[in-house]
Amino acid sequence: MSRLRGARAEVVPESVRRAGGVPEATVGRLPLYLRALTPLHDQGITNVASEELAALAGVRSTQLRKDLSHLGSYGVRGVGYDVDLLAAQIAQELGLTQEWPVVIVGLGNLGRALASYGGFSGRGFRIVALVDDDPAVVGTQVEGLTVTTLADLADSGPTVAIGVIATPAPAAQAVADQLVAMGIRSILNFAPGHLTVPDEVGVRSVDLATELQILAFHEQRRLLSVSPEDPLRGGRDREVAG
Amino acid sequence: MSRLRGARAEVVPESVRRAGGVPEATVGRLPLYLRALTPLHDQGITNVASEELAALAGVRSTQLRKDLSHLGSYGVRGVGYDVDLLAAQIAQELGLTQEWPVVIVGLGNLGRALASYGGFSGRGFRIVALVDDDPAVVGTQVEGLTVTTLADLADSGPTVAIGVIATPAPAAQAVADQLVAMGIRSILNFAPGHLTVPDEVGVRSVDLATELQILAFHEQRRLLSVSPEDPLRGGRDREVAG
DNA sequence: TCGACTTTGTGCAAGCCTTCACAAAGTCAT
DNA sequence: ATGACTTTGTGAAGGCTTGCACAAAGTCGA
Repeated sequence: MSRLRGARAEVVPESVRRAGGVPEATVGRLPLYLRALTPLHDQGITNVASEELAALAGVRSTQLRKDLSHLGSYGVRGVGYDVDLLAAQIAQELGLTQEWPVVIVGLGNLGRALASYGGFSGRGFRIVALVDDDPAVVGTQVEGLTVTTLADLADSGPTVAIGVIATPAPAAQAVADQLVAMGIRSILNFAPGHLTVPDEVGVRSVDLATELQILAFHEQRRLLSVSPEDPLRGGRDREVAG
Repeated sequence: MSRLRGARAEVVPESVRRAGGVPEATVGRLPLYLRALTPLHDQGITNVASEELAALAGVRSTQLRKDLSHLGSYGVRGVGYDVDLLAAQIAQELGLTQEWPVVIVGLGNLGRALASYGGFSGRGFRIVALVDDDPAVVGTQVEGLTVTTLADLADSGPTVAIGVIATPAPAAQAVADQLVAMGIRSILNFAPGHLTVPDEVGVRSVDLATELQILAFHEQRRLLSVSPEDPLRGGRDREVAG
């Protein structure tokens, strides 16, 4: 719009070429950057260099810069990035300028822990409904909200954009189906197992056992390469560098 | 070993060429396959084709076969995979033939939820210690274990291979440092923020806000491409395919 | 035994992601 | 103003991951 300048044939910059905009791998890191920026803002720091911010986020500075370049040019060469401006740009890209209404389904230990987790508000999300199918739980107050059934939520509850599934594994698929039928198209699943949903629905799954098993693989690999015969030895009596 | 056959110059198969063995992306999916195999085993099903197992795990069959090929040749052409044998091979690759001792640090809502989560035992992990720094909590019984301090654990506790951090964010780095000093080299971190650890320590981080923000990005993208003016409209009154 | 059929295992090509190297564009002291 | 210095933004190279196409290797009925 205000960009055409000179008649020279100009190559379309990489930041614009990609149809959907931002590569998936970058999207996965934007929240890390935002998280790293918040404490800087709170400390009153107004400017940060890519090298420094990258260290805080746990990535390399070139990767940070490449990622940010997909959002546009918000840095100043020789200076760095304006903390507040950059945070605002990332928040906008992630769609956090509004608050997304969230429902948590399944109020076992995990569901309750999520309900009382403080990291929602102020980060772009608000829990607006809690759901369980246990008649002993429905109707009770949890964290200031009255627990309802899924049917009630669909029928007369508030509009919800994101569903969090914290039910036992056997119930997860049925819950997902009902959430989708309600029009919800973003699901965060804490139940182990794969959810089948229509293409237009986004699902992210977090499974404790999976994470531990990936850790175990690397742990075993490390131990096998040293002392194949007794992989569990070496707790607190092992020498540690660093 | 029993493979040399004929004098023809033979290309080293891909499954052997890679030094460390299994590619990282494959390691991340092996737990999914194992998880999909368990119900089959429980149902008494003894054989499964890659197409079917892939559907259960939520991946493509060619990817499943490529992944499994890194473990060796455990399928039978024209038939499929023996459920029990394959499960055993994956479990061995992931290091799940033994039980890894786990400590949970931080017994807030999340820590307690994790402590009471059933998905540990029988999947290769056992919680052997619970740690908190609140004097009101230390010494109490939680899930059959007496809560201790980190210092006590290092001093006189059981050997631990994997540490799970479920503390508030400000405490996480200090806890990680102490776990590392104890010799723990695998950490699963639920606190938001990046942990700095020595190279030989493996860290995986799970952050609720990050996951939700990634979902929000895609949700926003979907909504913007349809009705840019009012992104939150369309809950239960939206027409849904599928 | 043979031929039709099924399903695995894998070389290869295409695409995505990361890293490198460096030009571009700013600040700052003089 | 100018030159030294800092730091961003990005083309291009390299590596990793995925998906395709198909040969290899088995089953099964006749």
